[in-house]
Amino acid sequence: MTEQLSSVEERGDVMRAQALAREIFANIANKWALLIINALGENTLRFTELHAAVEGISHKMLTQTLRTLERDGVVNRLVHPTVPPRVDYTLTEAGLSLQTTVNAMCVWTRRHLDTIDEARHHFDAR
Amino acid sequence: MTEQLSSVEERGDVMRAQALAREIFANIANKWALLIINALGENTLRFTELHAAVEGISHKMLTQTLRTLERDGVVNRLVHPTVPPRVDYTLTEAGLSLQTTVNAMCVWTRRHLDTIDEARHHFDAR
DNA sequence: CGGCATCCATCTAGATACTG
DNA sequence: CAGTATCTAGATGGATGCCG
Repeated sequence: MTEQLSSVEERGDVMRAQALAREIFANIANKWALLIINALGENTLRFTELHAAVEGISHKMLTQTLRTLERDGVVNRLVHPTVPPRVDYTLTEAGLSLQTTVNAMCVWTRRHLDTIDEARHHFDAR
Repeated sequence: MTEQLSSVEERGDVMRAQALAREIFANIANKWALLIINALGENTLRFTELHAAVEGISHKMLTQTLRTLERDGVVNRLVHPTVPPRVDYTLTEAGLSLQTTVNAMCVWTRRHLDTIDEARHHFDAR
C-alpha cells in the first residue's frame, strides 16, 4: 500500500544512520581517541594523569578529544568543585566494551612489531 | 659488569621500539586504513572495487593508504601485467588477524548507534 | 585501470598565553 | 589544576591532469 512512501522513509533512516555511524567511527578511529580509551581502561584518571599516560599528546588535543568522547558517551567526566579543581575521567559502560577491542589493536601492534619492521625493509628495498 | 652500558643500549632499544609502535599505530589507527582493512576482510578486491566499497574515500587517499598498509605488511598487492592493468588487493596473514579486531570496532559502532545518539542529545542539551 | 604529480583549500594540532 | 582562546605551521585530503 504505502510501499513507495515507506521505502523512501526507510532509505532516509538508513542514510541518516550511516552518516551517524561514519561520524562516530571517525571520532573513535583516530590515534588520540584510541590511546586515551586504552589509557583509561578500568582506571579513574585525572586530566594531568591522562596527560602523562598518553605520551606525546598536547594539552589541547587531550581536552578536545575528551570532549568528543564525553559527548559520544564513551567517557564519564566527574568535576569536583574544589580549589584547585579536580576532574576525574572514567570509561562508561559503552567505553569499557570498546576498550577491549582497542586493547586488542594495541596488542596486535606490539605482537607484529618485528614482522612489520621486516616488511618495511623488504618494501623499501626498491 | 657492563650493566651500565647494556642498560643504556636496552633503553635505546626500548625507545626505538616505542617509536616504531607509535608510528605503526598511527598508520592503522585512522579512519581510512581501518575502513579499507574492514572492506577487504577475506576478499580479493581490485582498486576500483575497493574505491566503491569504502564510501567517501578519494582516489588519492585510497592509493596513499594502500601504499602505507602494503609497506607495513598488512595488505598484499598483486599486479597483473595486462592491458588494461589489473591490481588485486588482499589482506596478509597479519592483516587478517587485525581485521577481526577492526571488525569488532565496526560492530561496536553499529551496536551503540542509539546509545550514542541519545548521549549526544543529552550532552548538547546544555 | 591504476597510479603519480601538482595545486590548492581546509583541517589539525602544537605553542603560547590567559581565566576561574 | 583544568579549561579556553588565539595564532600559525604543517599535515591532510580533494580535484585535476598526465602517464604506463
